[in-house]
Amino acid sequence: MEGTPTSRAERRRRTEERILSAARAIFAERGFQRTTIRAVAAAAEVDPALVMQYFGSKQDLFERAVRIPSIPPLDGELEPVEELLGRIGMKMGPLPQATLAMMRSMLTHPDAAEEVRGKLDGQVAQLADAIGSDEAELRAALMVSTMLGVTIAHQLLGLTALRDASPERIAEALRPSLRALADG
Amino acid sequence: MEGTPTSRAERRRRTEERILSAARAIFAERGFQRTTIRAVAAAAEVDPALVMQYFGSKQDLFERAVRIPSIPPLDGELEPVEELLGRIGMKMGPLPQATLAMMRSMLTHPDAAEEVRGKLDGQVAQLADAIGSDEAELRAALMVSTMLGVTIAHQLLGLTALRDASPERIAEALRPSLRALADG
DNA sequence: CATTTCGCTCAACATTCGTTGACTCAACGA
DNA sequence: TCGTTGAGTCAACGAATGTTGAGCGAAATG
Repeated sequence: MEGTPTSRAERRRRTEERILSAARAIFAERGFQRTTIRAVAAAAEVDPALVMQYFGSKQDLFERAVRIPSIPPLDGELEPVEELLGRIGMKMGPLPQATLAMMRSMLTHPDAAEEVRGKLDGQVAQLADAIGSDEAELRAALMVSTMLGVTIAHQLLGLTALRDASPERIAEALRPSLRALADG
Repeated sequence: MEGTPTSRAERRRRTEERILSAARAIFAERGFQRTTIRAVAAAAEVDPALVMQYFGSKQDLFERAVRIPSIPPLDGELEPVEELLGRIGMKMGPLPQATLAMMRSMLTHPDAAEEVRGKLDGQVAQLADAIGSDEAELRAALMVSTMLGVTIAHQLLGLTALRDASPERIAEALRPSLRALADG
């Protein structure tokens, strides 16, 4: 019907997205080291060489694939605690694959570690600025660390007590704790 | 002086310990995948083949090296919250290498993940039993997750806000948060 | 239609790594 | 002293992996 179903630019775009999607999924599931170009290629139904041709190297593929849709800054309309709690899943669905891939790799891939540390440091700065009482930076860091720990335990490790808890219940139970940190 | 400084049993014991020590250090620094038998052998000043001869396989070496000096059960003499806080560094020094190695690997090595999940589930059960009010298990899981997150952010990621904070300050700032979770 | 462009595949290379088997040499027991 | 044991080394294999270059065939271009 509409134009050639397979123009060159279109094919290229689609294959590239197929590779990126497959890469995100596998990076998220296995982390950087254990993800092989061959596995990504197979999942994308493509030759391994093509992945290299498109992205240059495994490292570059990783960077392109897990480029996190940068954490939106606190918009200040909500209270910081609620803003944070919202992020545990009340408003947004499950974490994007890119984020999971990044988290999965952050303990064993130096670049991922650096990236995550930077992102978290940014969040800490914002939060500290928002709550701004005594020892704000330390307490903000603990709030962020708490979110990190809960997310890891819930999404990556699958603690049995958290596995079947709904994000809402988790957020609810977590609220007093975060508030205690925010208020001081 | 005392016997031959190099009896057979003695030499064996020492070399084995030297390998295990090197393995712990490198596993803790790089995680399971990125740790090579060759690197461990080099650090222990030994031939790679000897490592295999002693421990059979990389996986076996890992299991032997990171066998955590099993987390002591809550002894019930202290309040659970204080007990947990104590573990962040007030009483004990820095975490043992074995624990760090386990944590470093838990997101990318299925066996390590399984092990850690088991250990944490155990802690959750104990804590839930100790605090035992409404939704105890969920809240206990969140307490454990918080400790996990803070430890990761502090020891493995090195969040700048936490890097130079003393364990005492961290524990102090964290107390109200954990208490909020424990009391409900 | 002829020619060029380029998405894509095939086969291979170089390296790294876990693992193995033959061998060396000092400690040990008779 | 002599044969045995066992700690430790050396060289190599086999598999996996990131990466590369030549080539094929269809789409674009004139």
